[in-house]
Amino acid sequence: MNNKKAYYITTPIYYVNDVPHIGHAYTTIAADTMARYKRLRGFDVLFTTGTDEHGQKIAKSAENLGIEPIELANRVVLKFRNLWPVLNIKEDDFIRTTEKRHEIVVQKIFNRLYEKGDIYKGEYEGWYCVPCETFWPESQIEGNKCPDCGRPLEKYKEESYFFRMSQYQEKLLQYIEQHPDCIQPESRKNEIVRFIQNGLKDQSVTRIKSSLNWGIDVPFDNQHVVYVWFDALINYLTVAGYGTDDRKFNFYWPEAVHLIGKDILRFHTIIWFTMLMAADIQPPKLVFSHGWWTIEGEKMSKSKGNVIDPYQVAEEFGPDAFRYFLLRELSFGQDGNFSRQLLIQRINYDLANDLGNLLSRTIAMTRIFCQGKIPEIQDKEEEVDRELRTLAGDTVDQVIKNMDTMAFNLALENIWTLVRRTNKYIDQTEPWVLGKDHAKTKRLNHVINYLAESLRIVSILVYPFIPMTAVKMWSQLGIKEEIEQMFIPEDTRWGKIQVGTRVNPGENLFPRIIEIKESEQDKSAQERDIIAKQDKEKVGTKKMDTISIEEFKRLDLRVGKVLSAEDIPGTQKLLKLKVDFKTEERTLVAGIKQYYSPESLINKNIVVIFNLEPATIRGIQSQGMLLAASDQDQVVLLTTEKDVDPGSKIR
RNA sequence: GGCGAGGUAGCUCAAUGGUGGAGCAGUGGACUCAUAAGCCAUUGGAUGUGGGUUCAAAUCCCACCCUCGCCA
Repeated sequence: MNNKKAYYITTPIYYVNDVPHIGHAYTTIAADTMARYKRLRGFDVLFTTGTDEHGQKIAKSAENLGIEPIELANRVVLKFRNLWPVLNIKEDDFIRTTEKRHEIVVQKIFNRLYEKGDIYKGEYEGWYCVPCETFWPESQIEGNKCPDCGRPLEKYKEESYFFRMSQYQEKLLQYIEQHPDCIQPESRKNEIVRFIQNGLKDQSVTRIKSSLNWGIDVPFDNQHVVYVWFDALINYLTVAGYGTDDRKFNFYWPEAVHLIGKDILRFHTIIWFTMLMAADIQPPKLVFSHGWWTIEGEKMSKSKGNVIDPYQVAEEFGPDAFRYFLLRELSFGQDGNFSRQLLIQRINYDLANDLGNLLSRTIAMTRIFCQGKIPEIQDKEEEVDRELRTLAGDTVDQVIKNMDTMAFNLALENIWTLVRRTNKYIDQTEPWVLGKDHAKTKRLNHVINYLAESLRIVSILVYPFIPMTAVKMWSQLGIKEEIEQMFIPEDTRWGKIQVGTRVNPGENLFPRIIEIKESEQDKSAQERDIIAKQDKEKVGTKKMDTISIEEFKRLDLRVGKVLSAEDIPGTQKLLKLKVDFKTEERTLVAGIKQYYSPESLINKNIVVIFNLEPATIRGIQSQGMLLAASDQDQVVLLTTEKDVDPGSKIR
């Protein structure tokens, strides 16, 4: 390989009976963030995810659809696979349990345990719901009733191979005791330990083909297929190169970290650890179980219809905002609540106000006061400068400390302390005052340099969390290097910004999100009535309605240049205009025929409501409305006082 | 029923036995580089209830109430 240290991180492989939801997105975003972070720390990272495609539910769903199970899997797998790029997730490998490479490894492990005597043939007793055609394990049923339909269950017996898990009870307890950090969070580990102490039973690991044939064949008995967990868990070995690439496997496997949801912790510790022990493979270094998301305070469920579609969130708010929210909102391991309001608050306060605006004002001041170039430092550091520089150093230390324990939220908090401190630094140093006094140019240069430097460091630190944004920041700062080639802490040391490079003013990183009804929804109908009544009493009925700045900002007003104008025959007032907005050309219908001739309008700048709902007038779609002032006698077009570029925004 | 975690500002959460903090929300202010953003100041608390240990308890102990998790 190389002389880098290894890091191997996995998500569970997702069952293709379901489409991706927020839970899948969360685990995978967390894993991606960790992978990116470890790369910045100089690790050689293997980050894998994939899909679990065998088993009864898939077979049944496929049957209901009248297709082969593999066809169903092929369909659903795309919904996962295609989601990851949308969320800025870049896995190194994507494994499907239906791949040949996986089948080989599963059979190899199965053989190995069988030869060792850890797998034996026996008889499985369980329960069967005839109407549902479903087998239920003892652990899932209560009082002989089908968990699905509630009808009585029938007892059934079936030949099955068993894994001698009971033999490993003491060995497993001992292992966990000797590796106290291998299961986190701690409270989850304690639950697992208690569970093991209560006794382990041998585990059925195959199904007879007459009841289920959608699975990997037992290598020496073609009447049986390997059952769910035995199959699925082994994916972590397959992708790491077990049995096919020993160098790769020996390099990555000792550093394996499994990120999982709390619902599958037992499988990932008890069954998985003992399976590995039986196969003489070291258990993974860490299994980290994270919490679940509620949706607007309620448990997520299909029947409630409150399932969050990650594609939709990414589409509406952007992948980085989604990533930031999920990782910032709660401590990894605890449950959290996803709500639209909270998401918007995070976007507005943290991403737009603090970070986006900081970059925006820094770039603007570099442009205005320093000819758009990162200035040189020419004078001594003052106390405020030292504070900022010191905090940046401390922030890097804190982020490292917190990321190493998967405390994503704390790491983000650390970074935002620096972001806020940098905003404060601007107010303390007042560059706009320095800019008015030529004697203070050196000081001004120092301040602008420090601002850019702080943002450079922030960019690297936020990169694992919001990679696309970090790249944008990097580009606006005019930095030429590739951000993913940076190292923490080497490149986050103060003073590495290159002097003289030109900044590239760009779009706002995160536009503020304004939802008009937001504040209204908080108030009950009754409260609203009272407020409305009070408003009326206060100002009487003649009151002119006021709107908030937010409401005004919903208007997208732009300057357009009239390219052509023509009469719409048979109308008294209407002209049809073609207007240039730089990004596009639009057709407008305007009621100004009585006051302006078509020729007189050409090349005029006009003011247009750009985001007005289009309306069809006389069969012509009008995409916007031009503004004009009117008194009793005339209608006068609004235009610009000087010529400006078409498409310029008006605020 | 057993075991465990927790209950702190309006909300989300911090606080080695030593003057209870942060973010958001609220209120007031100065400023203009910036996305009406940012900055400064400030209101707000029987730390679930009752008892105990201690010079001193959010923190340790006991009981009770409530919430959540794992198990049965």
